[in-house]
Amino acid sequence: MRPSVGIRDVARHAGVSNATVSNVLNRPDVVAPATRQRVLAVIEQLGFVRNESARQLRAGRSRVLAYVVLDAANPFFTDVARGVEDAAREAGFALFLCNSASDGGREREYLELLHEQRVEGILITPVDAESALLAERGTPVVLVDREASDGARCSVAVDDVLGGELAVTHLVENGHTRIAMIGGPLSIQQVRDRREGALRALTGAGLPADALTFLETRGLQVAEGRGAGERLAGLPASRRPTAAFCANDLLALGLLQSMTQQGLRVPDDLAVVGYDDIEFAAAAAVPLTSVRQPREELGRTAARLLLSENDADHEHRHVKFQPELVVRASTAVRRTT
Amino acid sequence: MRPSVGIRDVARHAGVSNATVSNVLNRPDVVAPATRQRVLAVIEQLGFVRNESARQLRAGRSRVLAYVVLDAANPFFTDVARGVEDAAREAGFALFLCNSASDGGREREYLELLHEQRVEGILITPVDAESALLAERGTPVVLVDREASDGARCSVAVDDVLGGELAVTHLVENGHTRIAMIGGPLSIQQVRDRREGALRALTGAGLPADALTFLETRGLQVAEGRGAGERLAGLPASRRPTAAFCANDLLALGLLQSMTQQGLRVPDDLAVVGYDDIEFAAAAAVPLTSVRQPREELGRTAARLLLSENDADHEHRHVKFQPELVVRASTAVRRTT
DNA sequence: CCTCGGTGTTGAACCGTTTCAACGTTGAGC
DNA sequence: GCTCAACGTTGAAACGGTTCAACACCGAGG
Repeated sequence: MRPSVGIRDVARHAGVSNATVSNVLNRPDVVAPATRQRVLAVIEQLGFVRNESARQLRAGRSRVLAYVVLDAANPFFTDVARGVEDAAREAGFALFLCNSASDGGREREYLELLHEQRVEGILITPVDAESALLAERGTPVVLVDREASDGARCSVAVDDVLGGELAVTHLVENGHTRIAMIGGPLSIQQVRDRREGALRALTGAGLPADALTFLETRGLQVAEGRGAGERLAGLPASRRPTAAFCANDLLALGLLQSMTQQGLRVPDDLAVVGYDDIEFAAAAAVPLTSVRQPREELGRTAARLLLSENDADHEHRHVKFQPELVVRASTAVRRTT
Repeated sequence: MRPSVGIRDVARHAGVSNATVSNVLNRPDVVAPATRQRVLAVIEQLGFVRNESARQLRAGRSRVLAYVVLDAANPFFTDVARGVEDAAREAGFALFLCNSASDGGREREYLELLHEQRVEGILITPVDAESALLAERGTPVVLVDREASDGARCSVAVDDVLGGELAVTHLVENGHTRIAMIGGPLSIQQVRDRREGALRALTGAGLPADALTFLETRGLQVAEGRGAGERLAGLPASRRPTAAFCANDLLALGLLQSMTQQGLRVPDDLAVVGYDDIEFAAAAAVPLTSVRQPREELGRTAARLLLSENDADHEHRHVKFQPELVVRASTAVRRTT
């Protein structure tokens, strides 16, 4: 079988021309039923598998979209990906997932490969701002969970400033005045935006900006959250923040774990707010208050935008969704005064 | 830019032949430095992007592997995928992730597409046994976390029977004699194997086989675990199992959640053992006892096996790893006698 | 009987690369 | 000065499909 069977072999065995075989594959209605059956039988018998490279080379179009995801291990992104895939399938496209794992180099390599593959379109949650500015290379690109700074492409995002504001406003209303924000690196737009929202909440409530201590992490994974937890627990209780706002749920879960390990109680010793409201947030040791984003809708919208990119009258749009606070036990009020 | 620039355009602008441009791209060392520089400059200037379809069509080889994953939302698989990707990158390959989402139809579509794309190799955790028997289509396939029934391809798996045995033996040693196993559908080989191990543990301990109640679920997601929890909680305490062995951690987490909601305590009212030991298991409401599998190594090994598939002396192998029990609070001993 | 429209089929060009035998040039060795 | 190997470059033939104008055939209508 290795000397792979091509369309010509099928044609010969079925006693028709290449063109007819191609028609059977692509426009079955145009070929006489009897011929069609015969060709299909031969295809089956010979185990013919169409060569997509050749097809795409000539036909010019591809049948796949790709989503270059920031961290495949973060359930937030797999939920977004599900939305993307739903919309893609609906339109007859397959989805390839690529994991940049927060690594700019990998991201570049994947983008390069995808451009070379001439996929129909690329969705990407970029590692940082610079990479988002990648030059136009002929394949449409839509930013997911990031806002495009220029008008050169579509983007679908959630209002992260508002999200940060919701989270910290909630903490302030619960009486906290020493709050830590945990997240990083600051090269990530979201982290900056959420911090900005946090600060806005403080000033809105008449608190000084230094009521917020920013603990920068090297990434947004569970392990980094644990690390931050150790740093917090190391502080004398008098100076320790009474609440923490984490830039995502993974950090919050890590933080939670390390709190328990160090013998500190949530929410009594430290109230915790996460971000994303992933499924595991509700199942955590202490169910997590979190800022919910419309994950699947984010993905669906992005995919639809991407697919509309070839319309004659396409205009680049920047969609922005609203986040929503989901309150759970991790921020239950401290004192019933 | 849409009238895409090809290798000929580059050649013309640089005053060389197509062949030389191709050489610059593929064998830079063979072309004179001056020429190389000039060509590279033109490539940059014209924004040329190599057409991978054409390249692959002619060259015959691809630079990508694909992993068709059973459930991208299950952290277990994303961890395996990380291992796959590490090994793939090491060998100079990119990895495309495809999510079958436990749907046989999707799985088939992806496989078809990947075969047509002529990727270098396919890794797959198949939906069920039948689909695992897919005919040889020219592209090497390795089964991940499944054992190949025939000798027609490589597979990398973990001893699920042993895993089930470890889990239930642990429960029996803790004094449980009414145990539920939660998992499904039974068309999934793993679920069957883990149940078999569970039964073996019982008989090994001299308990009757009906000490194990099997609760079949429709899938292995958190929501199914919650559902099973409601079924359990509905039973009168006298007949309710005192321990549950879940076919994976997602189910266990769902179960945990619903226990808390229904006012039952873990492990006092119900001890819980999960499977996979995903990162979230340790961060759960009650840290989860779980059966750990070497996730990343599973992926790495599978990828290496796949890449060795083209070696002249390749023989199909079936690698099997050993699982390991990780004990945590969810199975703390019930009574200190 | 001739014309005409419709239906099915086909030959050949084409997509954009890679590959390889063959070519011209150059410089070293004798 | 001649030979020869090494080097850099190139023309043209693939690769395996799709596409389209053109063709053969047939039955209906005038």
